[in-house]
Amino acid sequence: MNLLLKNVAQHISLTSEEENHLLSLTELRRYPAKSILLNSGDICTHSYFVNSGVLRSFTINDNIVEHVLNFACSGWWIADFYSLISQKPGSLFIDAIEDTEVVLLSKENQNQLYRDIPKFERFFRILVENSLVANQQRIMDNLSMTAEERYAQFLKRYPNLANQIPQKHLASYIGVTPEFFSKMKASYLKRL
Amino acid sequence: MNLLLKNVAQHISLTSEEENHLLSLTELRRYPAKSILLNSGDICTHSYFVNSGVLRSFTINDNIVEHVLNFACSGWWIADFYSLISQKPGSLFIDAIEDTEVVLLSKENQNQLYRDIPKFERFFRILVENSLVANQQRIMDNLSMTAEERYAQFLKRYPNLANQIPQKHLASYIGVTPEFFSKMKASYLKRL
DNA sequence: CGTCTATTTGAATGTACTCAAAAGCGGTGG
DNA sequence: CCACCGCTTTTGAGTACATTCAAATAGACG
Repeated sequence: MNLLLKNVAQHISLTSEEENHLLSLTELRRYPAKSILLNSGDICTHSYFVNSGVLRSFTINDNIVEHVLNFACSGWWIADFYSLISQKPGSLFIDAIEDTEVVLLSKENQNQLYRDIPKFERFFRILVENSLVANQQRIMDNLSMTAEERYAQFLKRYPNLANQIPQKHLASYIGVTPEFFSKMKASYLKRL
Repeated sequence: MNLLLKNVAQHISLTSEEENHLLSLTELRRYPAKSILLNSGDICTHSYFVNSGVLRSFTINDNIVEHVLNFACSGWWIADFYSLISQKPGSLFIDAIEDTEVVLLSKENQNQLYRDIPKFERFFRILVENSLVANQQRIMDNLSMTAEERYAQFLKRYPNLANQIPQKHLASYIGVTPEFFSKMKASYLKRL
């Protein structure tokens, strides 16, 4: 079954006409590994729903250092929310870590969806609520945990993801340098 | 004018009947400074909208160390979102930093509102979206900035709030110990 | 096979923490 | 109105966690 429809069905129920309408407002696209879906400075015009593969959102600061905000693997949504909402230039890049198949939903079509099928207000509200909770949890983890504890937490929360992404990206998400991550992981594994 | 209605009017427009209906589903309450609105381990049953004063959400870990997730001053909403959404026991405390006047909206009444006035799906979606953007920004700040830069950022973003809250709470929000915050602030101010 | 990037390892450094103690500040009661 | 108490903030010394820079090793891909 279509993964997007399954995702939607978790929170609201649609008639098959409504399902078709949703699909008619989306676009399927494939991105090869390392391709860039969104550039920093651009206005984010779409939400991306991942069918397969892995995406990642991140910024680059002055020193050419990347900072990973989020990963999105199959069944997850990703976007530069700030830019998508405000329609101002954002600071995030989004790229594909692996070959990735994505469902695109443009901002206009999302608004169309709100008008045509008001239930989608609820759907996206719930989606954003869950995302907010996850982000708040991450903030608390950053405040209260050492890098090693955050690493253990990540492994517990996203057991499959750690194998799908280069270690340096995980280091960045956790909030440490790749060098330190390597040492920390070695001493962590030795203690198990 | 009623601050809550003003807040709602920023995102959706209500008839005066709808405004009255909203108000009828809320409750006004005053909390003296240092009183606790929500305890860790409890299920969060209400959202809180601050009319005046300042609230704060935080956790306490094993070592009796507090970690501040959020402040809410007049015109802001606060809750333990995880608990409110899941209706499971949460980990957050919410307390009053000053004497605070709050509008309470229970989860049931919020759901009632969704049924009676579907526009509120949109209102709370927008509210949560903005909150999500702010939280993502905070995560990126934590990943890419030193404590001093985060302090400067806080002063810029919430210029009035820094004077309303004890310094130790600001230290916790920024993510450093009160001792380090004190030293950092001293050296920061000396350099201005 | 060679090149490019990712990961590991090491040494020196810096940022932030812990523990301890002193100084400042606000509220309350005498 | 002042003195005391409790809590917050400051200051200092020693320590730990994490970074930087440099170089070696390992992996991936054409």
